[in-house]
Amino acid sequence: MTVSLKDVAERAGVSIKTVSNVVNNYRHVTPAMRERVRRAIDELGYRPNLTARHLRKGRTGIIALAVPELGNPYFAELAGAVIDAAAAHEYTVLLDHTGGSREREILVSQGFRAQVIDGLILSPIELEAEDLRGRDQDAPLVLLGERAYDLPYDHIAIDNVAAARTAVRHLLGLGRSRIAFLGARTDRINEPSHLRLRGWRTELTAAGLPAPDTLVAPTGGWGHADGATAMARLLDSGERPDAVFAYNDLIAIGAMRVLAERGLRVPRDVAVVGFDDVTEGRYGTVSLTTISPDKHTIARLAVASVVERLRAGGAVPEDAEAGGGAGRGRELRVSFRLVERESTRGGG
Amino acid sequence: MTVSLKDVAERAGVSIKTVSNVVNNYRHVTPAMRERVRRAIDELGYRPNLTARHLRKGRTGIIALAVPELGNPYFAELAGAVIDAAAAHEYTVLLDHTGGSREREILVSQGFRAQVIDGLILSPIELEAEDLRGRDQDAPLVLLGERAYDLPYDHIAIDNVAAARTAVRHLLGLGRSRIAFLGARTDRINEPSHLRLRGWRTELTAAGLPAPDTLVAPTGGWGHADGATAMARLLDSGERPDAVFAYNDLIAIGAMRVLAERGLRVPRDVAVVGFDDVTEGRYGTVSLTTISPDKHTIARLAVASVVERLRAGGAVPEDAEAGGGAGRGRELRVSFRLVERESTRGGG
DNA sequence: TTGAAAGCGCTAACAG
DNA sequence: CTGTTAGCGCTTTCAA
Repeated sequence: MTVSLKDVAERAGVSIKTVSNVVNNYRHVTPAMRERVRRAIDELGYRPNLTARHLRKGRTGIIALAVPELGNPYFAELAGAVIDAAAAHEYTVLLDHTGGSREREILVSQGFRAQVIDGLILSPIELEAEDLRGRDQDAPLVLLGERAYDLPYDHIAIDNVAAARTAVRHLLGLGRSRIAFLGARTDRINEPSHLRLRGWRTELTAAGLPAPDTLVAPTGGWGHADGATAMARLLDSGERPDAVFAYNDLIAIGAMRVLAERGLRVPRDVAVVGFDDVTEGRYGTVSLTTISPDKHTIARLAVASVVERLRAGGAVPEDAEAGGGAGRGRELRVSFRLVERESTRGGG
Repeated sequence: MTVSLKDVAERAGVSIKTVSNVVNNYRHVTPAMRERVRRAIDELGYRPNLTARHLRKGRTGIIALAVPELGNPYFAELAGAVIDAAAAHEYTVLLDHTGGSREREILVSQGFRAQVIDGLILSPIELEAEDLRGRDQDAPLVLLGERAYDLPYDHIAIDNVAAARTAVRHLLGLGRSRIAFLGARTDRINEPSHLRLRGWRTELTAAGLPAPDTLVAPTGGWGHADGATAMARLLDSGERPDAVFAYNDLIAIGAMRVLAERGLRVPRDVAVVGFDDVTEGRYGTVSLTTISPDKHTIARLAVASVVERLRAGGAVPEDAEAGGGAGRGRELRVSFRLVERESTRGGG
């Protein structure tokens, strides 16, 4: 069935090694020889067996990307960018989703599906530092997103506090003063929305404004529905914010929907700023002002980090300590920008 | 570094075979023996090397899913469903995107990244039957989506003509008669939007209405921007449709945006129906009526098809012909339903 | 019920 | 420049 090196070797009347040399483009092969082998390869339709190659080399050429939820376009778009970035290094991407649950995140980080992978890019939500401390995988791990741990793994993210402050400052600059925050998660100590919430609070305080908890609306998740629910609850509580800063675009869009239902106009009555810059935000009836992280750079850096460590034999590039978990992790900051659209500037 | 079967065997003082038996849960192993081996495994932290196992068994446990574009939430949501469906069979999913280009689709179908995969689920756009005819891969292939080929591969899709007719009938039932179709692709013979366009035409004709080409707006792609552009062009041409049936939700949403900009109200002036039922459609200022394909069933059937053929040694299950490409492909129809929302029913 | 040994397809020393 | 050989970690006859 399968054509192996051996078959090609026999056909060409040379040794296996020679065929291997040709396949791997080694120098020091006579053009004639090379040609002869090439022909045999074509005739037999030989294709190298990557599994075997990788068993031998100890690498598979596959890196895994685990995100909370593919249904969130931010992660879908990011995944696309990672696939492309990986392809540039001749790596293939295995995609997994965790639903943002700690259990699944631990499983993934421990190599649940990972015995076949060379490295892992993980975007955690509920994962705690301790969950990673005992990690005995030699596959390099790179962490993405808001959560930061003091652990020997590279961490790639935008400056979430600064980004949140930028968003709030924009709103303040528009003359808004009762700015709500949608999308806090208060169910655990190291809450994921931590930094953006802090940015919101800090900027308000810096402006001499109060940042009351009554303006903070927690959500159970990060989808449209969660934003809608949170917005409705906030309104029902009697609050009358003149602006909303949402944890992400989906929450913002869900909130805008409720605002419209209640007869509040965006941005006239309530200005709205999201986070992520998903395509969807550009095409609503009222397009969404948002914080736009540089997804492509995030993807590129994440893949580069994995590839670097792989080349270094699993060590952190900077210092030469051994093992995928040794050394200090780097904090890689990616740029972001505020994209102003109708939800803060519009005629509505 | 890595702990192998051999290490465990030595530690437990038994042969490799015995350890293997324990790991693979074979019967005929004394409980005592099993216990002894288990302990050695735990002590050493042994984890089976899948690459080696798969080299031996000729399977990798990975199936690939190739979609046009992850940025389109339909495919992102579908990908999530496929990952889950595959997990139920203990398969992992390798994700790739083709951008809908024929070249990339051919590459993928020929196993561009596929030497590591056991099977492939492909959602083609531009691929032609001839591109698949010479496929010499033994990895089972399953095709998804609107394009149908008379080839020995299972094809899973909803009845696109019937779905389109359902959408148009709904619009007709609302008293609309000038129903535009947005999202035709006219740049190739076997155009991807073929079936939905045909459904539109057929239903109009059946109702005794004209289906003029002037009401058909081609698009270059399938995103929001394409829908917006097409809608604008249609309006600029002087057409005044009282309803729009779009190739997909993204196009519909892009169109609604333009409609709003032009001061046309949905659904009062123009009713809109999309296709795909992406989450986004539920949360616009005007929620979108759409055709909702059963994504989970599509995912489940696709994975099941691959797994079946794999079990059958690559043959099409029904008949016993050999080879991944032998036999007739099955046409698997998945159900869909019309979800009525504000873009056709609403108060707007 | 368990052990010994062959070999999946490939790469990498080491010879020649 | 090319051939021989060992072995990656595992499963699987075949014996014991």
